[in-house]
Amino acid sequence: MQAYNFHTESGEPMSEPRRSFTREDPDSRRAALIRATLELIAEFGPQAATVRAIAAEAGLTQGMIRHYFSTKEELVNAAYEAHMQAQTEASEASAGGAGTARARLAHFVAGSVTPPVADPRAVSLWAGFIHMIRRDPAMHATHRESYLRYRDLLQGLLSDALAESGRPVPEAEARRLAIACNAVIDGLWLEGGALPEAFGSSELEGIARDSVGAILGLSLLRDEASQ
Amino acid sequence: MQAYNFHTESGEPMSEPRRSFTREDPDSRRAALIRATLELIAEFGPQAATVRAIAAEAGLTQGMIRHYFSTKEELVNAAYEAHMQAQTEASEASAGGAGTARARLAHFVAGSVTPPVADPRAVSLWAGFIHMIRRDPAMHATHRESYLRYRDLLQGLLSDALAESGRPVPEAEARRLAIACNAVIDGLWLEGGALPEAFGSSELEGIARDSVGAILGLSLLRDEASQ
DNA sequence: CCGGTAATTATGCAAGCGTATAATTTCCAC
DNA sequence: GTGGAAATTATACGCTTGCATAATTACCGG
Repeated sequence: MQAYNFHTESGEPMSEPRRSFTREDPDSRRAALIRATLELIAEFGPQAATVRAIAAEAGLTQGMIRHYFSTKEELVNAAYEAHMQAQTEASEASAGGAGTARARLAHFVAGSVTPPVADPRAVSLWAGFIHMIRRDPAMHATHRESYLRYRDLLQGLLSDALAESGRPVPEAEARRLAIACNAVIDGLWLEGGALPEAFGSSELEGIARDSVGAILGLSLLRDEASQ
Repeated sequence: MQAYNFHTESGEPMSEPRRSFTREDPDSRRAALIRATLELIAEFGPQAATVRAIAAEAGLTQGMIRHYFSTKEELVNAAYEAHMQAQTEASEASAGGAGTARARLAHFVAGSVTPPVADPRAVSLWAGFIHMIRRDPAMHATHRESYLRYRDLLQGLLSDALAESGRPVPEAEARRLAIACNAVIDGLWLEGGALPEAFGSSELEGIARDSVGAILGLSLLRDEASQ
């Protein structure tokens, strides 16, 4: 390291100009720090997300972390919140297409077990936050809210799809089905992320479609999923 | 801390006897260190598993880690291997009962989504190892082997259960079904561990039974699972 | 164009980290 | 009993960590 510590040939330290900088708006600085934090946690784990590493990854100096966040923990919390919000928005966009409820469900399921949602980085990132989620009440609440929102989305989709095919289900049953379908999706997401080389490229997508279909008693067709 | 640093009333350090000890056999010492390592990673994450914390949790001094393992990393690897081996043995014991294949399958599935297999500690422990699994080839190999062994066990059980009910399936199809059932189980394991308060006490067990049943086209009865 | 203010960089600090080594204690062979 | 080897404790070292503060630079309003 020490990319900015120049020395003379004799080894003596040489006075060296400070790195130049430009002032940027606070939001983009915060975003850069959050992005760097998520990148490091996903790729190398929470241990690697030190203030110095985060600053380097963001192309800044470590003082910026304390300038924009009162503590490193606060930055990590902000990063978690930003990540969960992005995920939720992506899910809702993925569920919001046109077509029959069955087609929207198929599309939603397929999107949840293929990149970029399902990939080793995403699983690693999730795992990196688990311990903090268990201990920090605020992070636990964010996690809970995000999970339930995703599951409710799924429950709405499958309720509509079942009603559409003439087999409406009461809400309690829809809840159970949503938990089950969510489990299939999460399980495939997990396995694809933790052991990607063990599966063919679109194998998990097909298995997800068939399994959710079997649980619901619907057939989710391939071409419906990919539209 | 400093439980063994006595001082006089005036605050001066007082020469103090070393803590007494007994010599124990190397295996039990190694086991104690491994147990302490797993406990800390599960409960507080890898960051909390420092040599000092591990030694304290094991009731030893930190020199023992270097005495029984050449490095802390080696201890962590040994702990991971020991954990995975224990899990594999538990799975195989759970699958090895008597009765029809369908009953054994039901029992196996139920055991995988209820404590002690499914609980927040287990999920945390798994999450704590993920990043090392991704980067350390030896740990990756252990993970892969353990996962495939579990899945093969499940595949054997469901193959037998299907054959038993007059609907044998080719191996390629059995593999797909095993991946799917494994996903349901893992997903419920994950959700139950990450958000335990969101589910009723035996709710996940029932959902697992019904979902695996739906995927396989078998009905797995409650009393079959609990025998 | 220039002075002031806030953003940014650079440096310092105490605490904790993993590892190395010295000092002490246990316990078995004889 | 009593050495003596090995297990165990205690301490020290260099490095990294998160956080604090001092020094510098960019940019805006006049």
